[in-house]
Amino acid sequence: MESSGTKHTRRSRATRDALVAAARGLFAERGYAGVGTEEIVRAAGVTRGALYHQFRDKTDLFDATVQAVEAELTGRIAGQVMGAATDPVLALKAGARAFLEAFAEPDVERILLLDAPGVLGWRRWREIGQEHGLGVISKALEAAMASGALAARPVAPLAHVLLGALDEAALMVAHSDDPEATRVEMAETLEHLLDGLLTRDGR
Amino acid sequence: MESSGTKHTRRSRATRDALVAAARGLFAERGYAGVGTEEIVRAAGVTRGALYHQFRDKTDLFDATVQAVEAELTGRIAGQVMGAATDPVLALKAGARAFLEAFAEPDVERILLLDAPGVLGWRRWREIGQEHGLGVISKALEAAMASGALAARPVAPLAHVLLGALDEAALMVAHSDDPEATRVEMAETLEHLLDGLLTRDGR
DNA sequence: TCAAATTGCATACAGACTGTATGTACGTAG
DNA sequence: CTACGTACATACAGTCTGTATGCAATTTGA
Repeated sequence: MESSGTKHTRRSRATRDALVAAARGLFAERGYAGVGTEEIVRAAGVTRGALYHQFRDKTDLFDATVQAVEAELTGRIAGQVMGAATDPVLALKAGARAFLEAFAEPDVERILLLDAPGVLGWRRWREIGQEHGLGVISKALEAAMASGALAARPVAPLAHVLLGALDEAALMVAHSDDPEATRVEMAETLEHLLDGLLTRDGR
Repeated sequence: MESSGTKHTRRSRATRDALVAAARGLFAERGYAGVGTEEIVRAAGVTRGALYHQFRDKTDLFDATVQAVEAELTGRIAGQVMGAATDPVLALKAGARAFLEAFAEPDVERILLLDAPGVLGWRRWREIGQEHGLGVISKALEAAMASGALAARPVAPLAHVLLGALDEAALMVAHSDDPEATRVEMAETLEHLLDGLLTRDGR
């Protein structure tokens, strides 16, 4: 099997990937506004011409970077959650813990949580999250409601609100002087929050 | 009573206020990165020289703007919350509704929720929020715990997580096609979340 | 198979924006 | 009244983004 596509498209994909990879590292380290396009292309081994051929502008490259981080992240989390998915409530809690671990990493924190909303705008930010983290939460909530463990309620607003809580918890972990202790503390807080959503006879 | 201070300090305060006011309007409309310092000083009726005399750099002006928005906001909310403050749980719920109304406004949304984390960094962002919104929530939670209505738990992590939920809810309201309906829906979702935190015999 | 068109990218350039350095008028203190 | 400090204006240098142009490699189609 050959790497799919014509020689042109293969070259294109290679440059795109190199640019996104370089951008990811630099954006994670110093933020979207803190790193110029020149430095990105140098790290990727191409020129600015290649960047502006592949992407409309700098925010378009950032958009692709956000998608890449989200995709990798969701893949990792989905694995951990599906592992313990016999009980939908346990799956929710496991998911929360997995989120907490993953989102505390520097590139996830800086790119997804701090810069993305301002650079891409909330709408686009959540649009990307919809197919990833937000989608996972929504499905988990629906499953838990279907099983009767969670009181039936509109899923979308609850999923958003919980994601907001998770994001903030991750930021606390990321900036803590003692991340390990904080992670445990935040996980307990989140479980407490989830327990409150259970139907009373369900516990 | 005369406007306090010497003539110099009075002039200084006037320019600072004019700059912050102008910045607030423009940042709210087009975001921190979307408006240059030249436009701000023109709107404020001064020159860039004045800006860089009063503030270290553009982010320093933004910092002051964030503080101004937070301060005004908290004042408004505190009033509404203290009004219904006989029952600490009712106070919490009233506070949540007040937040939801206030944070849906365009300048609060764009400045406080979208741009501030990325521009100022999470640490500074929450540092400012500590003396305002976050502080209000913490006090309300402590009161509710003291009254026995809420299970006793570490306050700080819970306050952060709830603030994250509130922020996300406000963003949903701000971007909804039908803000009124969404506000009601989000308020109910938040109350549901808060109800889950009540001690069982408390309801 | 060879010319024409397209793709991918490099280079050069124009505009905008931030922060700084320098100059000046007004207040204030001794 | 003199000497200094404060508040501000203007001019400038450096940097960064996005665009226009040119060129080489590849693909198309006749």
